[in-house]
Amino acid sequence: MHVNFTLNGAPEGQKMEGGCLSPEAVEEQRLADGKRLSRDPDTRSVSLLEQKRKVVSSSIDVPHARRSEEEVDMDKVTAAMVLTSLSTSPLVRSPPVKVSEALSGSWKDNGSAGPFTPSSNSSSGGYWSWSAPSDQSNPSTPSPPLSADSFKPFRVPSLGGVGPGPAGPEDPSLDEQDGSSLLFDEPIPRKRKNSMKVMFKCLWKNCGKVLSTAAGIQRHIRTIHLGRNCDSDCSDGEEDFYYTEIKLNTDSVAEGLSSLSPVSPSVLSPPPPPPSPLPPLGQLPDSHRPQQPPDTKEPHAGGTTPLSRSAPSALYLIHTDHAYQATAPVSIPSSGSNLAGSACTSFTPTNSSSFSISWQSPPVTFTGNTVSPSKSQGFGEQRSQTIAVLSSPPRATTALSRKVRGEGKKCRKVYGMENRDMWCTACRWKKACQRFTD
DNA sequence: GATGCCGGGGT
DNA sequence: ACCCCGGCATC
Repeated sequence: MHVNFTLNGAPEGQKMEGGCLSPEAVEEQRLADGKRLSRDPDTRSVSLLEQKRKVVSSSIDVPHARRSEEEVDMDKVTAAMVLTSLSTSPLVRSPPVKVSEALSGSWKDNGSAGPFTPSSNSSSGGYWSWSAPSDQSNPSTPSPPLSADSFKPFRVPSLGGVGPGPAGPEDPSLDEQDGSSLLFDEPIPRKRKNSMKVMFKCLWKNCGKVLSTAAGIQRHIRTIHLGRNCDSDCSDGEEDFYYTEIKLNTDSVAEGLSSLSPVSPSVLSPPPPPPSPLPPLGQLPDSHRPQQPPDTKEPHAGGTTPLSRSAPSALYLIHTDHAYQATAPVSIPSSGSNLAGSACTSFTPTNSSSFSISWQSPPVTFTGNTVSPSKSQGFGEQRSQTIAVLSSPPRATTALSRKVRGEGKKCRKVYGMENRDMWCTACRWKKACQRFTD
């Protein structure tokens, strides 16, 4: 989408707007240079290169400006997750959940408590309200993911010069990889791009402010809540305790909203039940709470009505993605032709979209079938255990749908091995015999 | 072990 | 699309 946009070369100014990034000085300088650029052929080609680079890195989710150490750490984590999940659908943005955990616990558990908590709970309350209440014009006021993506590349050319500039420390390979592919105009079929965004939510009582940068939120807290006017250098770090990080996958969010929204209520109702409105654990090591103990719930309570409901959906979607890949192919046919499987009985109630089916089915069929996988055992697929488990129920379907050995004689029996050339082709190919069908 | 056939790889 | 084969389930 915006790839084209950038490629078509929108006026420089626009792009600058999109990226409200840090090096404002550089920005200004560039603006000033802009006039020259438009005339000078050399610099022009340079700008072309830049544009390409923009496109390149915009296809990858790169956490933007980082200003604090924590943020850097977060970036690392994010990058790691992105890397690990790159091989599959980029949608996959599974939080740091260990496979074993995913296996042992039920889905619900994973969704509601345990390793998931940091991102799912705390965030759910607020991060949809990032367009919400307070807005002192902040330089780092939440900007749509697009711009976040698009402005990042800017740093590269401006900071590192033209060449294969030093990409972000955490994702050099990615950037380069994409860069080359794009520069060479290789039509590598990339999967959907990643777009993970890290936001920072103010946990202060009655304030759900969400900003896109740690610095921003820190400043917000410092000035608004702590009543300090001094710069960040005189801060004692107390602000850290009043905000939490929120990771959100804009892609899955978008999808979750668009494709799932009609069904989402039903889909979501099962998982959310974690009745205890868990307070945001945040990333803070000891989970310091703001000093308004009884009101801890308030911050998210603010945004916890309809929107926050959908927030988990994104997260679940994230976590499910593998499951989606594994189950979807099965669940779709199940609603179509191959209803032979008995396992499908659990599906019957839902005639709706295949997505909801694939999502809901696991918890249902799951418990019973996983243990008796006469089939899933045999299938011994080498996918991750999670997938194996998740997909086992559907596999049972395939197992049942597998042709029971035919009663009648087959080519092999009839003609024997020595007359193999007389077999039907299917038999020759070890496929289901076409000549002597049952 | 023989047989039937699915899933998948190679061309 | 054709061809082949590994491997599993069943006989």
